[in-house]
Amino acid sequence: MSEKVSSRKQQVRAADVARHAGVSRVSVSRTFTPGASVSAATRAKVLKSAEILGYRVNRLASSLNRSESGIVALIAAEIDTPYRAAMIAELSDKLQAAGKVTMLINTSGYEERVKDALLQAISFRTEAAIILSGTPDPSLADTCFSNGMKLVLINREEDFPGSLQIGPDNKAAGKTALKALLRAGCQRIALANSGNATWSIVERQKGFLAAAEEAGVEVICEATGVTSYEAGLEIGTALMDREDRPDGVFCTTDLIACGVIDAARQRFGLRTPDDLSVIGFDDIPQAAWEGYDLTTFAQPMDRIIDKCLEWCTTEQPATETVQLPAKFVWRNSVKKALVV
Amino acid sequence: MSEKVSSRKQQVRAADVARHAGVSRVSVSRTFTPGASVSAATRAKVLKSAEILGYRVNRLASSLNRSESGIVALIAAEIDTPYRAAMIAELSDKLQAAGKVTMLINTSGYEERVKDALLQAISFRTEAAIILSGTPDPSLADTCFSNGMKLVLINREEDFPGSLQIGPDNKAAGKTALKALLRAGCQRIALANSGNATWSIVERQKGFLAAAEEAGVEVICEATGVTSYEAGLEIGTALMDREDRPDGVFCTTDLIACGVIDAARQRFGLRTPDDLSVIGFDDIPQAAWEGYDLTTFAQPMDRIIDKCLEWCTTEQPATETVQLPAKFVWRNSVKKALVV
DNA sequence: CCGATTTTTGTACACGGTTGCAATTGCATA
DNA sequence: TATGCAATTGCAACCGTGTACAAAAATCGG
Repeated sequence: MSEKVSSRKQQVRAADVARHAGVSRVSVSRTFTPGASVSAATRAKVLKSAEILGYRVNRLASSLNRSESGIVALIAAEIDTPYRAAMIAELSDKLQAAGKVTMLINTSGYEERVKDALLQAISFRTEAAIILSGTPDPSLADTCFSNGMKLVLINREEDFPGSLQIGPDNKAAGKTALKALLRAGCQRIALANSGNATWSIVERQKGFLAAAEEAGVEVICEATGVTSYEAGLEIGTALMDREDRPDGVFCTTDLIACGVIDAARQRFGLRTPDDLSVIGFDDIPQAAWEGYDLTTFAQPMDRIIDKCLEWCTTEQPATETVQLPAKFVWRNSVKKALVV
Repeated sequence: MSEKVSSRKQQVRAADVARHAGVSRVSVSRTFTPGASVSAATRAKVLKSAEILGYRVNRLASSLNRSESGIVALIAAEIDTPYRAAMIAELSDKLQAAGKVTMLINTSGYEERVKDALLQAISFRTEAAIILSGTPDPSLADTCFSNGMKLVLINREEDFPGSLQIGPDNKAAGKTALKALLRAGCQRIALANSGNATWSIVERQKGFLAAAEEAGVEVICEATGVTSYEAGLEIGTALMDREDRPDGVFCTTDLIACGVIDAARQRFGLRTPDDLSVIGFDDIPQAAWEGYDLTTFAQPMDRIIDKCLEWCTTEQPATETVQLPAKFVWRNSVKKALVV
């Protein structure tokens, strides 16, 4: 009565299968280990019993002495944002194809969470942690390494020896954007940026402004809020309200660009590209929607991910910083260049 | 020379900490086990050494004899779709808050992947699997249960004893949509649906059509493609091209609705709600964008997730089917009802 | 049919941690 | 100071699986 029922969850173990099949437990293990030596007869018996009992190798246990968990941590905030969601979709897909398993750690909210995320990844002996947003405490990186974990920072550059830092060439894209606006004949050029300056969008801004200075062009800068459509609306409204209303805007993000376009169209009756040329960045699905038809930069997502996986599966990868060119995607939010 | 260097990854173990702190390995374990009996002095020594060595409890190992992995699997396809991404963001956030860890399994692509996903979840002794898309083989459910795993199906109804099946009341929403269009004075009513009929959107369709029949209204049905903006464009174009061009459309998905609106606006010069009333479903962020301003149904996401977590953390939950009302979100894609 | 190989199987230990139990220590009380 | 009890500690066993090594069985050549 007072005897407590075992709270241990019932699990099917290799020993159960072995007993049922009349073989040793090791044979069960071998049956499920590729390349191990088992006779066809034994394997068949084991597979049959496993099927009947519903046995699956416990990878938590096997990870123990293999010291390869097969788990990769994806650390990201605002994962419901179009670009981020696409990145996670692609990453998880390719990871899976590579035989890895994705642990998703959401760090939206307080900044401290990036630290917790990494600690969690370490606890689960994740083979690698791919950080899409936020910057970890450098001291934590050592703990990662001392536990044999690899570290990838996407779209941010820090002083992180031992890690792979990869992303698009934001600066170059900023330059290209300015040139495109000039070539379109824009007279008053603006930059729409979000208020929370992450490394990548700051770089885009830097590239844009540097090119402007080089060309001797003044740039109207407007920045508020977090990177979002709503911020774009706000920024667009502010820009269109100006006396010297700009006729060409580079938005550091497609979401912002969509907001700017909508502000111009819905609130001021202005149309792209006739009244206003807009360039974005990320090439989110909405950029291709007919209501926006946004000229933008496509993140070299495939190449970033491929490089990521390759680096993560290298035995002892060296510190590396990689910048891949973003592809300029021409649509119709920028006035066609006049033929000279 | 020919001696192979141990390929075993270096990890910091409890034994290392114990040696460094001059205590037994058990004391280390107890230090990190809430409620275990350790003296303050020992705990302090252990914590200090752990800090220095960068030690973290190996949860793969501790899961073994605790038989609680703390991992929950999220099985979903098309996770870069706005609604799905939002769902995953919320779920992963709340799971984390509940002390659980999210394993994301992407099942985009071939259908068979749902099966593989579940098998993977079982392998990792996931405490629960939350299936957002696709339908698993019922026989697999037994294997899940026999390994002490819980099963949640979101937005799909199958004959799955032992699982929680939860989602919005799609049929009721369909009915509400029809009534709203009628009340707006629509004369020719259409239904825009995707070609790949998942349970939830079929239910919405059923509810809509049933209400139409009840009201004695004919409905133009148009369905193609997968659930996407592009399908919406196509459907919208087909609808607007008709002789009896509809003036009210219920789209089973916001993405489709956005496509329909854009087709009408960009390709036919028609405006919502003046020329066309449109109702969607999901309340994705884009529905609130000023270019769409879409009247739609908000998924009761928070309540779904809360129920999910509650059910998953119950010791022995009973089979349950829950339908929660979707909230009708009024915006401006439906003509205002005439005051009688 | 016999001995030499090769293949298959079983034993024992390891992986990193938790936990029941008994031994030890610390502390307060008589 | 001796005693009793509670708090701490350590030993040993266990979680479920993989693997080196040795033993056993199967295969092969002659």
